[in-house]
Amino acid sequence: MNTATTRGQLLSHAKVLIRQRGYNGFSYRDLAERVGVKTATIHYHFPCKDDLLIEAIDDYAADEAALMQGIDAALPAGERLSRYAELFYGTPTDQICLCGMLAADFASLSDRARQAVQSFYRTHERWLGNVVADGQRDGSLEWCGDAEAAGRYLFAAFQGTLMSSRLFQTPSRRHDVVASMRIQPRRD
Amino acid sequence: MNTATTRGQLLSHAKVLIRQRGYNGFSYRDLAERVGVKTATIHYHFPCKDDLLIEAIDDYAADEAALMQGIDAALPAGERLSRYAELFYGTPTDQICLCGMLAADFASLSDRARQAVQSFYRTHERWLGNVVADGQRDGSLEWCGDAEAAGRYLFAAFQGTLMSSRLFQTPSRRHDVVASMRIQPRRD
DNA sequence: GTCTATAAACAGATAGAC
DNA sequence: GTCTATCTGTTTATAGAC
Repeated sequence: MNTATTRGQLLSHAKVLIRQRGYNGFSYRDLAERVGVKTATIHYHFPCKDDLLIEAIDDYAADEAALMQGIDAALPAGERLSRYAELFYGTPTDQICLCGMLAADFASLSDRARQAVQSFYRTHERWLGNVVADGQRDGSLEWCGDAEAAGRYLFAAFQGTLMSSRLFQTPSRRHDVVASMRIQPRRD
Repeated sequence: MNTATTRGQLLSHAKVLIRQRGYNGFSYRDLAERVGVKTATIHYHFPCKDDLLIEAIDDYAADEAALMQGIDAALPAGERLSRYAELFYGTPTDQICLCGMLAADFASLSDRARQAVQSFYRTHERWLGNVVADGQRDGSLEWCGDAEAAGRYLFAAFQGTLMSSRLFQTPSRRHDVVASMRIQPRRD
């Protein structure tokens, strides 16, 4: 996404607006004012609101996937989990995860948008599930039970924590997820 | 809340609409059609949308608090936690927690509504924190670390799990929170 | 590509009859 | 209490000039 172009600026601001106010909480007018164009310009680049939404999700998902895949798979699982958590810690205090917000807006979404949000969730759940499985093997994470279920559970906990950290304006709450886990120093 | 009256029906349907679509996702027209009145009737009972919202939150919070306080405090903590989880399991598959939804809609809420949502969160976080503290004492819950933080964390996990269980239309996901905890049979 | 102008539907809200 | 009628502003979206 090139933020130098009008199109890139529209996408960039749209992602922020969705993360702050949700899909039904912002209008083409809001977006146009922030970028400094007229609403007709948005319609030129994104004919309808759903087109804008789909591109925003894909864009966001690609960015987050890149950050996640940037975590060295050779590290002990406990360390990888800590680094994943750090990605959350950087979230602006007035925003939540774009796909966490859209999961709340589920009823208002097109089929395509729903699938994109589900795909985002699955990608992160699977990554976390693999980390837990590795942690069970290398002993760097203490977790009894199904690693796949742990991945789903951990991702839900991250999302819920991001939500309440914004609700109370207390970024420190974001540390609750990792703090609740017993991360062990590597045994080998 | 008396569901026999128009006012009660309005509140009842408003709570469902908020839990399905969020505060910005439904209109007076939507609500009027469901109840079978005209929009002016809603304005008679609830002059502006924020009045309706506040009453919906208070109403919901009172109902949930009653259910929560209905859990016998004499039970072992592990059992109390399981019963709390059962309250979540009964959520209709197209809805999430009203206050979980409004936490997402945070940016669109009045100060009063924000405070009501925060109060709901605090009540449930505190209750869960007390359960964890009791569980540490009676040995029915295995949890190392601060019980208060555990309360915040568990509530966030419940909320996040409710969200993803709706996103994927898989109610079984709601079991992930309790399944992840090591609930021990009472030692005494 | 971006604009002005405009459409058509919808939003929350009010006045006043019954 | 509930209605009809109406107001005022906003919404997404399109047509056509530049």
